[in-house]
Amino acid sequence: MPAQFSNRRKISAKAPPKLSKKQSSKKSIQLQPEDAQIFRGLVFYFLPNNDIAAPRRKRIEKAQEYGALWAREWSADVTHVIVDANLRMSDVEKAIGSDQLKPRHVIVNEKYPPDCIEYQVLLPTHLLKFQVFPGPRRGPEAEGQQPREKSPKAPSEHFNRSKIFATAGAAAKPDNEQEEPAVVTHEPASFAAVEGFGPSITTKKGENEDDELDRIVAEVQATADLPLELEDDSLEPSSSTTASDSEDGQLTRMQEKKHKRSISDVVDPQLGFSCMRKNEGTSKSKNPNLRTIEMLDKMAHYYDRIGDRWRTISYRKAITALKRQTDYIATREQAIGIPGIGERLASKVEEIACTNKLRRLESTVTDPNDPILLLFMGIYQVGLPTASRWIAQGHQSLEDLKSKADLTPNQRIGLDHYDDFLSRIPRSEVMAHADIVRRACSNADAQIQLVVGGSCRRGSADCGDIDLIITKESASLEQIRTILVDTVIPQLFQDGFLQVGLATSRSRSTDRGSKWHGASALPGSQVWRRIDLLFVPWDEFGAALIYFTGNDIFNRSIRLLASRKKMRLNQHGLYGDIMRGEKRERITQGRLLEGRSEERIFEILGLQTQHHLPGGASIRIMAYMGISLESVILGKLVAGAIPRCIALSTIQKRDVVFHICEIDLATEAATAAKNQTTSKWSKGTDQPGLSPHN
DNA sequence: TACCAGTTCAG
DNA sequence: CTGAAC
DNA sequence: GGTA
Ligand SMILES: O=c1ccn([C@H]2C[C@H](O)[C@@H](COP(=O)(O)OP(=O)(O)OP(=O)(O)O)O2)c(=O)[nH]1
Ligand SMILES: [Mg+2]
Repeated sequence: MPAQFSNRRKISAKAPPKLSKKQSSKKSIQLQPEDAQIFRGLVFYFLPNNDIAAPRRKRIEKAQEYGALWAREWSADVTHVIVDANLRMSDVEKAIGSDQLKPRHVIVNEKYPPDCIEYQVLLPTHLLKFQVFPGPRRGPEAEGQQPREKSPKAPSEHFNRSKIFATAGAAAKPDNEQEEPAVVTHEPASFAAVEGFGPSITTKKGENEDDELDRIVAEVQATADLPLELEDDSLEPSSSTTASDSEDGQLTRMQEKKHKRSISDVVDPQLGFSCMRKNEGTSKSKNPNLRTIEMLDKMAHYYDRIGDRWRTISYRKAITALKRQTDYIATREQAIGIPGIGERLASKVEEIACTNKLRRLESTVTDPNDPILLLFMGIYQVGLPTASRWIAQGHQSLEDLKSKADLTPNQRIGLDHYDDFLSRIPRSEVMAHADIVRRACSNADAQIQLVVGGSCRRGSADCGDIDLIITKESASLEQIRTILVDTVIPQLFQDGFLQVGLATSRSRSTDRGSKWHGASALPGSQVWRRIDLLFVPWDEFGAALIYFTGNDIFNRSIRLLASRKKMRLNQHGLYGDIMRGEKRERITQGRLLEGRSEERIFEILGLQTQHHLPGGASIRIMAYMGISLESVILGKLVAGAIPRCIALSTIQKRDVVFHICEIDLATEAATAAKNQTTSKWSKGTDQPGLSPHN
């Protein structure tokens, strides 16, 4: 029955002759101009291959208009299989036959044709958005097949309970290669620090929880591939070259930092701190698995490039795990024993060890455009899809983009300030920007409080942008936003400080909006800096601090922890009674448990925030802030005035260095009560001492 | 086979 | 809704 | 991709 009205499409003469049979036309298709026929020469086989359903019929007609031939029956001429969204690879195999599917066949979902038409170009077929997923219904053959690089969602992974935690002694040893003996460079203490406190310290809560978060964080961290140390904060001028090398454009996604100073984390053995992450191959240390790591890293990069998020994460995690190995991993068995490395990766590890190459990597098209892709993705507001599209359209340089590509207003700004936005901002400059904004806020409303967030708050010596949290006691979001949007921001523009607004919530009709992103420049400077303002109602201050202090890895970790406890954590607060149904859907929105107090949120999540050290000292670890968990709020241990919002100090004990990042939360506030920091924190019940800090 | 954070803003 | 960003 |  479909037959009747199925054929509509007339094939133009120029099309490959073979396939023509199928079409007779009934309601001929209006072909687009020749040069618009991006599908010319291609033969599409739809699945289901009929035009009964109106939407599909529409897609088929459209594809034909753009030059595609519709194969009404499976034939050797088919080049593309266009699969309905609700079908999976198993259905494809069933319908066509695994033996008929060849590697040359491109199997994509229904979004492919319309997208290509929209962009007037044949898009890369491997993009994740076009992939046909292996269905939930996978038969025994499941794995085997893999027509193209289909990678769908996939199964998942879990924590790495690896040996992230090593004792101080252990940590100390491998770590020696850290040259610069004298300078104890900063080293991020890491998550483990927290765990370390456990043993010899009195903690308020059970340690299981912390341990759990540690594990989660460790996992996520690995996952994001941080070279293991996120930022090395430190104010020290040490010999390192600091930021100078930092920009190689790219980033934004997970990327490697070039210098990985290793980690040595440290802890005072006497105190029983164990520390974690041993370092791994630092720049100089020759890791026995270097070759393997390199290859896997290329694979990771490849998957990253095609947008396969989870697979990329898994590769990075495996790489991180491998870096921690002190022995050469040459066999599958050996590799599979490492958390984060499963059967498939283990096989790859073995293949690399034996043959010194990886076939899968070679089959992977090493796109010559890769450097360009990275270049484009370095533009603010340009991600993988956009960069790929531009390359597909033939653009090869930033100049091409400037003159020929169609850019959104923000992309053009990003392009015009390519270097500005990619360069790191010295901490002192971040503070200078913050001071200007703070002053403007004060002029508008003396009660407004401004806290520097982001990497600056975590103590980094240089930052990617300026993150500012703006709130006011007892104020609502509306009140705060009004002051900023109506008064402060206009004034800052007038002062010549703000240069442009990039995301200002102007699109959402009325007055919603909780953030303001733009660019600013110091007086006399030509360099534009990205500046992000977060408007926070007083009741959400604590949650906002956690969120905006980050880092991102830490946030994902703690949020994951919350969800495991049937809670939900976001920038507004911690919610309970969350019910989740099938795949991500939240059945209950939950009820607010806490939003104002940062410490209360940690507490509710079961994370200890205070630790008593022998000798009466007290230390407060905001779990996990800072360099991902490494930030610490110090009580008595560190005397002296704590700078505005953050203070860093490095305490050296014996042969280990304990890098401490003090985040002054309450302290800032409690300017007065500062002397009793310890007791202050211990209360646990108090409100966060937010401070006027000014 | 499900999960791998949760949200805001532009278009 | 997608893309990009935080 | 790994994990459960
Ligand atoms: O995917 C993300 C990205 C960021 N954030 C939070 C944590 C982060 O610390 C804060 C500010 O974001 P930004 O992108 O500025 O990161 P940063 O930590 O400040 O680092 P950088 O020095 O690159 O600015 O927003 C998230 O929760 N998720
Ligand atoms: Mg930042």
